[in-house]
Amino acid sequence: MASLHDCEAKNPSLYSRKEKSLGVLCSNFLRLYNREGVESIGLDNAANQLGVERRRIYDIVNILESVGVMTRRAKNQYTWKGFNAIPHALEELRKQASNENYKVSQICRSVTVVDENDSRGPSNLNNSYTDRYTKSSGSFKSDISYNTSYSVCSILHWSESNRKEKSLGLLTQNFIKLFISSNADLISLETAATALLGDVHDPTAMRTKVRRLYDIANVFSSMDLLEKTRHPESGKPSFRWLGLKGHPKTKFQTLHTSNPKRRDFGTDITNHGDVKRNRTDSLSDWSSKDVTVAMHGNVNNVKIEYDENVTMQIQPARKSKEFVFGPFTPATAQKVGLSGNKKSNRTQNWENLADTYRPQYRNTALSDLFGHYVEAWNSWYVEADEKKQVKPVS
DNA sequence: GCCTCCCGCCATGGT
DNA sequence: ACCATGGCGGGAGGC
Repeated sequence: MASLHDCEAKNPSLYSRKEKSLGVLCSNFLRLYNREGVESIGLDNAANQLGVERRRIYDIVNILESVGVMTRRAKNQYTWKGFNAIPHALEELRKQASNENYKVSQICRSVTVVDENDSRGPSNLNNSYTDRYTKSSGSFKSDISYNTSYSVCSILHWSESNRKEKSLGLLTQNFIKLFISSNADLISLETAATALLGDVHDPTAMRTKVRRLYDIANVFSSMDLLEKTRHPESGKPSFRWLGLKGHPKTKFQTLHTSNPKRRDFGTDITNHGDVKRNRTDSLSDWSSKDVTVAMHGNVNNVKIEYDENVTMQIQPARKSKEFVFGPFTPATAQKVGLSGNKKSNRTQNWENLADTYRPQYRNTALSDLFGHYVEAWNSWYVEADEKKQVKPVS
């Protein structure tokens, strides 16, 4: 990617690392494929649509595959299963963890109550990802120790004697098992890495493991399966497994639209052209904090819900300088100044948005999608206006 | 200065 | 041999 570096060299200020994160890429990936009618995904197509290297697609795909969202069909071809497949995948992981972690669970139980539904018998695993890789490997050791600072009562680790056992997908599954097989509420990546590495005390291996866990955590955070927070005592960054709790049911079958918890940054669905956008390119004064609208839907069936508790994907930044467009960032996005508007004007501005703001997307799928949303927006507004009679927008 | 994690090199494995 | 896959860690952005 010489052009990438050339571009950066010429105009380093245009580079934004955040816009290229795996989490954002995952969100965009889901936006492209997590909708009705999608059955098959070609990796080349995905890379082209998203404007990223194939290598990055592999990262996303491996993680998604490990939780059942997609399955490999052939070289370059994957079958889209969707978020609906996650519960089953998690249940399988839970069973696996339950079996593999039998002794550990017993120890944990003596300390504090863990899941009482542990299945004890041999699980009839039907995990395609595990099957694809090493059904028998990942041999589970169970060194028991305690890490009081992070409430991880067990140190679990899997042997990683060969390449496959070090795969990102298996690491992902083991990472999940770490949460569901222990009673830990918060786990830091360092603790997780230590647990997953077991008796390997190599600082280099540790750093590598933590890097991979960051990758996984970012993807899961973008899917609302994981939540980044800080440990109340140590203040260290830690993660909380949300699993399905993080998902209102509506989110499963729809486009992923918002995640107030995750880092919010550049979310242009493509990265075409390797053009590094200056953060100021995506700066906007849009203030949507009082607009509480949730968009759910897909190209065929766009539905917009009026929901006071869900903020639309066009999020206000935590700080103004961090603000970026939402997931439907148009290629030609211009600054739209709404920040100074009073609440009474805000609704009006939103109403006008679809008409005044007609971006040209670089990719046609997105363009179509935006068209649908504009249409849906108009109908929503009528509906919202009606509701306003009963319950004014606060 | 530490945390975070993008990026792409290159080893491995499949055909 | 060629190509798809993906482990890995250097090093730089971000805070």
